[in-house]
Amino acid sequence: MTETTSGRGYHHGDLRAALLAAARELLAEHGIAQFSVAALAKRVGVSSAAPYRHFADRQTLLTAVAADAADRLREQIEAAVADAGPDPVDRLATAAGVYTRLRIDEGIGLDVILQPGLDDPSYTDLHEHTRPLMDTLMALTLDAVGPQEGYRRALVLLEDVLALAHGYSAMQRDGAFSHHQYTSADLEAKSRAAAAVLAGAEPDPDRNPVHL
Amino acid sequence: MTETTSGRGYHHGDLRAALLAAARELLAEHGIAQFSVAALAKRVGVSSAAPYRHFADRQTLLTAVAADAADRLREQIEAAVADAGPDPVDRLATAAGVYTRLRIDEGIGLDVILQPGLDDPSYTDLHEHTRPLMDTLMALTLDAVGPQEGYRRALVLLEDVLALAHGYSAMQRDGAFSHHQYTSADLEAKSRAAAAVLAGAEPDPDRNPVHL
DNA sequence: GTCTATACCGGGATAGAC
DNA sequence: GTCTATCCCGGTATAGAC
Repeated sequence: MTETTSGRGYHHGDLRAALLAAARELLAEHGIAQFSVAALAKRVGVSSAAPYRHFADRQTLLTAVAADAADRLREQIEAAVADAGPDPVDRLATAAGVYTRLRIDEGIGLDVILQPGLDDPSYTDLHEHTRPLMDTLMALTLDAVGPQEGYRRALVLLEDVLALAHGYSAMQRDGAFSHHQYTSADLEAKSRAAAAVLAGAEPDPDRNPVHL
Repeated sequence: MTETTSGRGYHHGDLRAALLAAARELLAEHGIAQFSVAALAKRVGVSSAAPYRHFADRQTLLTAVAADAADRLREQIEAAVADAGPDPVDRLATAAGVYTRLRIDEGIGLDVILQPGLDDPSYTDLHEHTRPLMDTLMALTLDAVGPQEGYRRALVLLEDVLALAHGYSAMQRDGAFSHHQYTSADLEAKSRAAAAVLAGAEPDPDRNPVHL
């Protein structure tokens, strides 16, 4: 339980919020694998010890980052979907595009939100942020497959769409497109178009999730 | 230009080859972002200085790893495709599945092969390994789209398929599937099935590559 | 609430012994 | 051809001053 730090301070009114904002920049640039508390402190302009006044340790900080990321991702998807047309395939594809762009521009993705080690029961406050995100994604997917199709087809499709959207952002971060110099908007468009193909295809009755 | 080390030595007949093999294990476990020469040396059972007898520095070693990875990926794809049926969509989908499985099990992927900084002209020996891989993938994709379709559709489809295959492996590595406990064979199947959907769908005449 | 200073660790890389 | 020893750097985390 980190202190809330809503009062005014010396260098910052709210260092905690400043750290979370800077964390998004760091994640966008280097990914969670290279994330360091020291680099975060340097970016905010405080000493390397300062973050430990607000977060017990690195893992606690990353948990707060994950909760923040889940909220932002859900909000941005819901906003974009609200502007999309009524076609349910198009709405799911829009969400895929937003995922790809946000992961590139703000480092916000499932790797941050579902970090290994963050799935155990002790992180219930985090789960209160991740569950609404997953509910939103599942609702969009169920609409896209149509009411006569079941959860099984929706689960498979959601995995496919997320793998695609995650993959486009990962290839950008991994430098696989370095000679193309795609922008995040380019990749959002690619991700969206490909997701529409996946979601629009006729269901294959032989395909089931590997696990229920 | 690293020395070839084909002669017999003290601890190993061929430390260079042993290092490349162990690098695949490390990459499979932790990804290239966490790769360290020291951990590699420890795994092989030599001192942390020993690798520097065979590779000038970390970057040179990773370049050799990349060339090795490109060869293995191409070989495994060609072998799997040879066993696949004649349907060109199925052949491309098979390649996607192999990519996903190899990246999970051996850490071999585009992030290793196309590392940022390895695209400049000085790495011509590496390019002699990457080009045949890309040629193989492009040929499979051109077959899948059919002769009447052009390169543009094939380029888009290949990006989509690679993003999907890369994405499934990335989500596994990033822990996004940790509660499912999928095996690499499970994810190979998912990747293959979804790639078949992408490749089998009717082409959308409005879709072009963002850049030629 | 943030600072400086410090302990400790792991990784990159070099020097020189064997 | 590999070893030990060493240096430098950056990251995690704590202690104590202001």
